[in-house]
Amino acid sequence: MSGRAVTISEVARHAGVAVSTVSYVLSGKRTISAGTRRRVLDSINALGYHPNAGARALASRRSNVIALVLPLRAGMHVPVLMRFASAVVTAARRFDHDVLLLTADEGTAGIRRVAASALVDALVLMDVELDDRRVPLLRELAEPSVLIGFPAEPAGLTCVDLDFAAAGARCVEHLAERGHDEIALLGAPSVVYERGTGFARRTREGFVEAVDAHGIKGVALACEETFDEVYETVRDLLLDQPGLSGLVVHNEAAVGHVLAALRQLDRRVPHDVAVVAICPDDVAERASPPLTSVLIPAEEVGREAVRLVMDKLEGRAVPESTLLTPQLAVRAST
Amino acid sequence: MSGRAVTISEVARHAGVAVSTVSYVLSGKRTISAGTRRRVLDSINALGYHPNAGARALASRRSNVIALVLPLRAGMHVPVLMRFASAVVTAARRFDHDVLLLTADEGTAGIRRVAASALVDALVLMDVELDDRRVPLLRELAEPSVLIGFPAEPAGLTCVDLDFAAAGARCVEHLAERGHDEIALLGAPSVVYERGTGFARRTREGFVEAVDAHGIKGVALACEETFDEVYETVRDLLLDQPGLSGLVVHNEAAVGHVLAALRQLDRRVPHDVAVVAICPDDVAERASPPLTSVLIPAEEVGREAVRLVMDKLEGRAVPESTLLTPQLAVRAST
DNA sequence: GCCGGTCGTCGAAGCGCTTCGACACTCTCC
DNA sequence: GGAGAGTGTCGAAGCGCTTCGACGACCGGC
Repeated sequence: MSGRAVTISEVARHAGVAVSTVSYVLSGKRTISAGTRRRVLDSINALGYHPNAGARALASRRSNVIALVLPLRAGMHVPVLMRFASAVVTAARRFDHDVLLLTADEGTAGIRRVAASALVDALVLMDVELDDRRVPLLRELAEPSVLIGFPAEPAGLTCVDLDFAAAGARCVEHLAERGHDEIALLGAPSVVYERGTGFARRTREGFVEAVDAHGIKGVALACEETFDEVYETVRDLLLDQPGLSGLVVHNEAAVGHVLAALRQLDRRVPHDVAVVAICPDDVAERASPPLTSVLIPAEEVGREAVRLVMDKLEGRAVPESTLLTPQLAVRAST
Repeated sequence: MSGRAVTISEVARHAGVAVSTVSYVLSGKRTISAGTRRRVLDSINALGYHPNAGARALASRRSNVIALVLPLRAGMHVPVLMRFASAVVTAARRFDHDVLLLTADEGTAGIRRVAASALVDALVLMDVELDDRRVPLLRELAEPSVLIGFPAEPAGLTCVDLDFAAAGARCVEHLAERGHDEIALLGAPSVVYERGTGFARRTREGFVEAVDAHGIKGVALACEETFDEVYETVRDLLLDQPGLSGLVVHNEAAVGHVLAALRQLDRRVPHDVAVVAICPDDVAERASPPLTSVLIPAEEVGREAVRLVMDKLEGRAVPESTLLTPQLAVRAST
């Protein structure tokens, strides 16, 4: 493995064929006889040949690398991001692509740089905000891109995400079915609503519409993430609405605190208050009691994003919007 | 930005110089007169030139990309990993390098592939285990690498991590100073100790040694991560040792549950039981009460790993082992 | 028995960059 | 004023791969 790497011409010499023949065996872009193919593949194995990525990129104008751009704000749901990232890498490998990781602190310059230098063939952006400054840049780029999340003006882009409105509605529906007619949504911290993060707003809209549709009472509140603030919010809520019997929590960092607060306020889950969460499965399972939840399908979203970006690379048409249907897992909290 | 990209020869023509001159302006490897340099830089700006990454990698035998390899096991400390990753990317950019993200599910094949194809110049591995199957491969690779974490046999490698033994000891010292003489460590889930994860063991060793050194009583326990299991562990612990007045928690997922359990058992923090955590700062600050903690310096570790790998790339000698000194932040829980 | 058409392979021309050796200058310093 | 030592710039040779056009060899059809 040390010393100079094996090149395609060494493989060609070893197999007794032309360099181009080796290339065609590898790419399959021209027919090669079975015997020749065998000999070439044997030589490749014998010599331990790996095509040089730079040379390949230069000649074929394809780097076989896609960029994965981290969100602008660190604040959010970090474990979920990691699962997105991991899912994107795994999915990309299935298309024989690697993944270059870009952070937001380089701003749009990083995106411009990797695109202009042909370091990447395409881009996937995580956790897009409603008013995302990276979006205008994507529109002028020649390289295809896919967004995870929805900006305010998604026309002409390709976006994929969990259908958070449906998720909010699904939670309401579940509580309504269980007979609860006075419920509340504890959502993201208020700063998240203010800066216009799509998924937080969409969950709230889905919640509000579903509450109306079912003719039940429901309020939507922001929810901070320290225990003390969560405790106060929950206490005040129960004080104001003694009849409240159902809670939807869409805040991964606060969900444990909500349960602790209820415990401390002597409300039993699900007997006094039923709780549905929108959060990753492991958080829901680790809680006490385990929570009925709509899971965040990070793997599926990542996979879908890669599939879409590969379709675009191949010149195939793709839908502008892909919304994944939420799945509710019923556990002990409702 | 669409259409064919600007090449170095177009820049050369525009500036009225040779291609090689443009290259030398960019690399600084030969002296160029101020006037020529100005003209070339102006042309670069005017045309919006970005060097083609593939061509550059091919000619210079440097891709200016490093690989960041995710841990074998998911599950663990995910938010911390994300901060490592982000820190590594940011640090790498300062050395004009990009970061390729590799997951473990490709196994060692992924590492071999990106190294052999010259896609990356060097590797950084996150969260290395005591018996890590990637380590033998690194030894035979020509490309330099740095590990975050320590395998069982680190000789000949370059490893960097927080000094977890010192962190464990620091927590003990802090509690001893506060007059506590009967304390306990709640560590990682037992499966983590069993599979030989270095940082969990090292914290425990530091704890045990410091307890002996200070002549106080201290037990080290594994700690699972569901609320109910944590609750039982804490309850039994307090039952067995009525004199226990200090707790060190080295388990990010369980730390919230520990506090909730203490609350439920009517033990006040810090009045009845003092708590020190080893966890990221945001978790410590979000708890109630905010926790005295040794923070996991993800940014610093990531930065250091990149610095080391760049030193190795430049052929400079580096220490085999780099241990970062833990910092204790005193908050309301002790 | 000759023509047109596949099929399988080859050689060569780039892809856009770095780097080496060469060369024309301009300064010293005797 | 000429040798010697820098400077600053150029041209050309690759780096290892893909891809295009060409070309024998072989086929079937008349």
